[in-house]
Amino acid sequence: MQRSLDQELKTPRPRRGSPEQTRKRLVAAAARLFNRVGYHGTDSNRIAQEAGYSTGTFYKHFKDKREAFLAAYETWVASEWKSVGAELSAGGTPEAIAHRLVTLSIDFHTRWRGLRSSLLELVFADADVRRFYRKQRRRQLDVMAKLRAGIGAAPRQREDDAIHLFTTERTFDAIAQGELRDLGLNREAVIEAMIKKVTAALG
Amino acid sequence: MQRSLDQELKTPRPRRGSPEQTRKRLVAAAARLFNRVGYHGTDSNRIAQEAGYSTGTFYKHFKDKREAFLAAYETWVASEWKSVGAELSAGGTPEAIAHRLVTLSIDFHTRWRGLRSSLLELVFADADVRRFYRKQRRRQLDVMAKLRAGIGAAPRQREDDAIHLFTTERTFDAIAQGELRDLGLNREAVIEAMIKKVTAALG
Amino acid sequence: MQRSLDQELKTPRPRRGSPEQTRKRLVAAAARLFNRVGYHGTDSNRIAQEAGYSTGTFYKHFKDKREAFLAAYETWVASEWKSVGAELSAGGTPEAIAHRLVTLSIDFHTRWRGLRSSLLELVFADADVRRFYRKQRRRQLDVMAKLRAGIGAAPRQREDDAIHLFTTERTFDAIAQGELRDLGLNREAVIEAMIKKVTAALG
Amino acid sequence: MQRSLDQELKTPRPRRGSPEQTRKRLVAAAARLFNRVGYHGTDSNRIAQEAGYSTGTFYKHFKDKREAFLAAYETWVASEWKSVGAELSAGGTPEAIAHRLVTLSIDFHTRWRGLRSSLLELVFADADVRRFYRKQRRRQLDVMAKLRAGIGAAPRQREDDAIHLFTTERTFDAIAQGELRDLGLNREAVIEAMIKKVTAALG
DNA sequence: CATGAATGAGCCTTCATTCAT
DNA sequence: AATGAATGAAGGCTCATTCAT
Repeated sequence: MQRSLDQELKTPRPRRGSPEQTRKRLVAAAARLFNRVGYHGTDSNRIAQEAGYSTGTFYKHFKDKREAFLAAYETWVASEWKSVGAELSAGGTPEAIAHRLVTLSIDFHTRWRGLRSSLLELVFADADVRRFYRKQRRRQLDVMAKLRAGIGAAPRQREDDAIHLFTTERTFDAIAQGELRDLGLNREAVIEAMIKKVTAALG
Repeated sequence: MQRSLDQELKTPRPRRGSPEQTRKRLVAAAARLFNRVGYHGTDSNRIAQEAGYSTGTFYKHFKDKREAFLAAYETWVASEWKSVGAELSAGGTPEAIAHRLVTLSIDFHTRWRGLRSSLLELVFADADVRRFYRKQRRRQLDVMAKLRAGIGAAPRQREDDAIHLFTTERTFDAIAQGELRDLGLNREAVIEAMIKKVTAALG
Repeated sequence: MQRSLDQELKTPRPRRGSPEQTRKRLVAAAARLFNRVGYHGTDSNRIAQEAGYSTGTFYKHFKDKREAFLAAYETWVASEWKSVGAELSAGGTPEAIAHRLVTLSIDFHTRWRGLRSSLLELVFADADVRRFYRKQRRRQLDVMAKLRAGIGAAPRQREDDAIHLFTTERTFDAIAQGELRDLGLNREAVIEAMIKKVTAALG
Repeated sequence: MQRSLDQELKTPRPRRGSPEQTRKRLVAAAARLFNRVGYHGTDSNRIAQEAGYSTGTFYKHFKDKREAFLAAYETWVASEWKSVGAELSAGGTPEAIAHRLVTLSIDFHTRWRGLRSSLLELVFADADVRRFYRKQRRRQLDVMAKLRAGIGAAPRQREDDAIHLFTTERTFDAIAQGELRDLGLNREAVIEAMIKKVTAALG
């Protein structure tokens, strides 16, 4: 999973590798930093350094900081889709699948909570980020529609799916950001409720 | 200068006003700008200017930009609570109340969608903002608990209330940010669903 | 608010006194602050506040911050001269007088070490301060010349007197600033040496 | 002399130079400005400009203005020590050495009188500057002790050495600042006296 | 005499980005 | 492909000073 994102791309002295490797390392470093200190808290020079490259190299691969953020976001999204796809096709009862999906999502939201915080601001401030964000949502809705069609479930409204997605996304964020803990709420109960919702959504 | 041009269209020049009036104007200008261009897109000098004051006046009233954001956020929250309180006590059927509350909330989320975007990032990045944000959530949960207790409704879990709040908040944000529109979803249907949810939550 | 609490303990609420009283209080507050945090570390508004007056009052009594410094410096110098004069005319053996003078000077230098530090920089940067500083030196030299003439001592050179003054002034500063302590030197031995020098200078 | 410090680093515009050269140039410019208009009269952007660089470059080399001052001070001190060392080992009668040392010191104090004025204030206000200043003094005392030990002179007290240093330092400052001139004192006589003192201190 | 709100020039510092090597 | 020195616009904040009341 994200292991591959983080670990293998750390900083074992690059110095002249393929452009793809370099870019990957930069994106990984960017993701790490954006996630840790937020988009505005991240210094683009620092990204290069963290990846083991020099300032200039960063700008050889990205037009600007925004583009690096977008790339980091894309990578993260891709790995999430991949994981979700794997869980969906791994089979099992709807409850089992739902359980795995919820666990997976909470993991992602937690691991990337910093990036997500920045994301939500950039969705407002930056058209490109917004466009990409919308694209993911559309994709999610499509997958949900297809899933239910596959099972021959009642043709639920796309609107309901959207609300479902809003609910889970926001709840997972709350869990990831420690909001439940801060409010003294029972994390397990909330997760249980989410699993039920996802189970229902699956069929 | 351009000053006179800009100012001409503004509110009546201050000039040796009361600190409260000045602060109010500054907070209002801050809220306006934070909402329009986000926290990071706003510069403190501009806030002062927008309020009709000079740089220094801003810092007479706020320790730093962060504090001005917090003040703007507080003001907004207070006005929302006031409105919500008014709707709740205005009476009517649960459906009618729910309808008004949803309309009201969407209005607030729309009007302050920029501020909200910055807020969510600052909740991650700034402990004070986070604290205040949590406080509001706690207050919301308390009100919900009391509401249902008053009607003698089933003692729903605080966790369910939280999920309800996450759902509505996130959905209203989506509406405010134009996410439904961008995805070709039916805004009215979603609103209808929200009203149902709120109605249920009220009793 | 807590302001009044703080203020209550400050200077005893002047509010319309004679201009002389007001000025005196301002000068005293200025001296205190300059001495504590240095000329550049002192905020003119703070001086007024510390004296129990408002910003404007400060500028009613001084053209600018520099002038307040000069006034504080003058006051201090005057009180030092007064004390020195008293010691000189109090009589006793030259050794006794010297001992009292040295003690007195160290006390002054210690009490006003912050002011003195600022002074030495302002003597360089500000012509007025420099002029006043020179005037004091001239006065010191005159007194020394007269003293020795009075006793019929050898007509020592004014240049030697100047060197003597440089020596004692700098040494007292070192003591006041903790330089001896920091260097592990014996304070008493140094003071003893100074007393000898002053005794010699007296006759 | 400082010639090499100042001049050699002047005109030839930089352009992708070595960090050492850049830093040297910046330190030289900083020293020049601090010396001319004092620490507080100098703005960091101006230093960069004066050195032929842009604002940012300054902060690549120094954490803040304070650090640049410290660097300038260190450079100056180092060059003074070097010169003093050269004079001491150049040989000659004690009188000759003393004469050269005094001339040298007056030259240094004159050339750097502005820096010295700021220094004395910063020694009070800034712990780092104070620490460095103390270190120099300790070094001076050590050298003096060693000198006399080498000649087998009477084991004079370290305290006496300190007083000697205070005297010469302050007197050279007075000469550098034009105090003698302003007071109508005979500069040559004072210098003569200093030479005698230094001669005595040397053996 | 006194107030204190308001001013605004100016300083320090950061950081995204460029470009010569 | 990579480097890293250099850039400089921009922005946060301070503080001496003014002036309307």
